[in-house]
Amino acid sequence: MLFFAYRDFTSEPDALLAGQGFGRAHHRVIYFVGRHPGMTVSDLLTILKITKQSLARVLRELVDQGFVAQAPGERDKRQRRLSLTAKGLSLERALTERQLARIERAFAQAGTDAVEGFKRVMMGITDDPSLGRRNQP
Amino acid sequence: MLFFAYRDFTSEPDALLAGQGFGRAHHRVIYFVGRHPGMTVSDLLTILKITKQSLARVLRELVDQGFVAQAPGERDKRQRRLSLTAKGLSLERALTERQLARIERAFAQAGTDAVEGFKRVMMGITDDPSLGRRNQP
DNA sequence: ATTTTATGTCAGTCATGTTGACATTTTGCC
DNA sequence: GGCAAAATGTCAACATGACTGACATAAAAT
Repeated sequence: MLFFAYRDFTSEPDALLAGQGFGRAHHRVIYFVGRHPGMTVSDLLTILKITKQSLARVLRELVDQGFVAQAPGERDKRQRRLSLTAKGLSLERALTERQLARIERAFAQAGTDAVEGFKRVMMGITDDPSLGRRNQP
Repeated sequence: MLFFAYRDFTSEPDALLAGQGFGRAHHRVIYFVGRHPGMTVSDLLTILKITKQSLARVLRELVDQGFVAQAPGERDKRQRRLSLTAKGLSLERALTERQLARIERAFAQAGTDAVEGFKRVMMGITDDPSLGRRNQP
């Protein structure tokens, strides 16, 4: 079930991104940066659990093409605080829109109690759910 | 949540498979062939939604190394009816064991009603859930 | 002053997907 | 009986997104 749900959940954004020359990895970055504006590169690495070399490639493309903005941290100037540009935000909305529609449809069909149960189980499956709802620093 | 759950759900088997020189794609084949013994190549293609060239590579490795057996169909001799060998079954159990433990833990924590809700929502997210519980022909 | 941290970069590799083209065997239909 | 369609295979080239390993730089912390 997880395989099917995940496969179909990602298929629409994947198709949309392919047109832009982007892939699923770009979507993840856009999504999480959109959710947590001001996050640093290492925050992103912790969430995605990939290597910095892998992240660097997609992040560079997103920054070069003006989807993601970066600014040095105020207290710590080594950090790159990441955020979406207007262009990035617009893409984020286009991508999330499809997925949101899918989730809302599923939630509506299943009912409120089902949604509550769904969330509880999903949290239980995840190793450390606290990493999922990470604090903005 | 789907991203985190899927990532963690696959991480343990991935690690186990890496030792054998296999990957997640091999796991999928082993899983579905184990669930539906006697399925054909095109059944598998329909479920996985990948190209036959992609499937051919992993399937060949699994057959060559004696994890998957194949036999011509009785009525239709063009078909390859796939099944797990003893070796394949043993690997399948080792892989599924970890995932089952994870799911059982999550289910136990969340409670019976939550599980019911979880399943309803997951079905709603999937495009065509009927493809998920495919009939043995 | 030195170490640690946050980040970047180059280079090579691997797993898994893709497209396109063509071959073989078997089935099914006219 | 003959021929199209179906089930499957194979070769080749390519893209994406992950990986390891090694080294570099600037800022912070000790």
